Amino acid sequence: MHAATQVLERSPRTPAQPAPRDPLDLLEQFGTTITVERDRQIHGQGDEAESCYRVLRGCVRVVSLLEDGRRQIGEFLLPGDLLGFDSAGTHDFAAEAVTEVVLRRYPRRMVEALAERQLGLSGWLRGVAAVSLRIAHARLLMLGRKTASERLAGFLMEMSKRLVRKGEWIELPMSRTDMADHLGLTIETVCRLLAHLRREGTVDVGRGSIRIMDRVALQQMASEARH
Amino acid sequence: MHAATQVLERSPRTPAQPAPRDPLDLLEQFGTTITVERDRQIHGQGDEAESCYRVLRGCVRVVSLLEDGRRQIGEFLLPGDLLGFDSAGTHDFAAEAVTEVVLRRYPRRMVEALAERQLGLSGWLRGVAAVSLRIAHARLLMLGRKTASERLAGFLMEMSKRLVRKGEWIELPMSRTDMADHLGLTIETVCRLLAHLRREGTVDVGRGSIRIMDRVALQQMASEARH
DNA sequence: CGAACATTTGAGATGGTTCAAGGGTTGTGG
DNA sequence: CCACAACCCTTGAACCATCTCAAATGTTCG
Repeated sequence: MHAATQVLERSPRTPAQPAPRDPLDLLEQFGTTITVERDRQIHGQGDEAESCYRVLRGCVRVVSLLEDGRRQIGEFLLPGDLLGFDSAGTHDFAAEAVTEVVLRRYPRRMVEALAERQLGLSGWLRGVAAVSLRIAHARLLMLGRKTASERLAGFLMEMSKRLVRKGEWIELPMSRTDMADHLGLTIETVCRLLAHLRREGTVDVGRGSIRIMDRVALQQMASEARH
Repeated sequence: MHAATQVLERSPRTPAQPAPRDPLDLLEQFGTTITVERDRQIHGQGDEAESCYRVLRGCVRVVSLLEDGRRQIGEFLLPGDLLGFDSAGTHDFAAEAVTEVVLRRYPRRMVEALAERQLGLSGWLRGVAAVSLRIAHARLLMLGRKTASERLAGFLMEMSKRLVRKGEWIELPMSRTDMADHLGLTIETVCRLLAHLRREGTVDVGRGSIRIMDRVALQQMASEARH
């Protein structure tokens, strides 16, 4: 039994499943492309699930809210990521555009209808859900048991893998507040930790972007056995 | 857009899905019944997913581990709950028996094979995964944004719904350590909060079981808008 | 009975929050 | 093009919810 590795593979590649993207191609003819402005809602918490989406450009945040305004961002979705394919009848969280976002939208009715006929699609959808679940469990471990610096370091490592880089600089699309609400911290803590990382020479922090200077140190910080 | 409700429905009832239990009956002929002793492992983290299970009796914990021993219990499974139906090729967490457990085991190979033929089963499996995902998101909100007393109160409310009650007493099958590792707290904090609830007259705490004296107060504590 | 282990309680330490203030950046209207 | 407002980000200082360390009590079981 080895310990939890932070390998958050997004592409649903289950041994039993057929070629990953084929099923989406099936749906493609029913898709429409839409653009959502920055900070606009894509769907609300509790909304009837009428559409599924694939992110083409930009960044989406998946948000749960408490009555008093406390907020948890379960996921950031980036180009290639899927939204709503794994939900039941209603969305149990909201989805909002972090940046201006371009989405491919598929009617849920159509997804369901096709899934009931096409052998491959239903299995592929299961794979999608399984991947989401795996990621969610990694987040549970982070929120339940990791320290603030482990969370931030892990987040930066993850983003450096998922985001397209412009040279060495990684453009983080989300605000400090978003990062904090994703990591279960306050904005001040995120700022201070970033400042600390910069002083240590581990990362370089610029306007809305960072550059990882010492990947080894950052990786170590992300999974340190009690600092 | 209403705020997150803590409705953690377990039974996978998606509008589009057929009768809930039919698909499992299909599998029933391939199932075997096994017993796992208290604290024995059902499967390890990273293990090849060879079987799926349904809990018949007892309580199972789903565990993620960090190298240094920090532990997160993602879920407690009770009779009727399913395990492993929503995983990909490998389990990304371990499953262990909290009490002596009786399980119905289904070979994964068979589940996959049937899912590729039977229309209903695959959709049902998607529903199972969707429910797990909904629950996981509620947990993310809890771990990321709720206070210790909100977590404990919410946990007790949940258990009072899920566990079969003997009169007014609810028999909690798990240890304080397990509760702590589920709620992202320390065992001492859990103890102190329970003691506090007892002093307040909100719950009665007995040997391995509790009795909710003031359900309204507990519910309020579970979802309080800043104490 | 005694050992091992789980739970409870206390006292002190601290990681992260809260409150507060200052600096930067962006957009807008004059 | 400047001035101003709004907003984000950063930093400081004090606070406190929860953790850590420690010890007492209770429970289980050979």
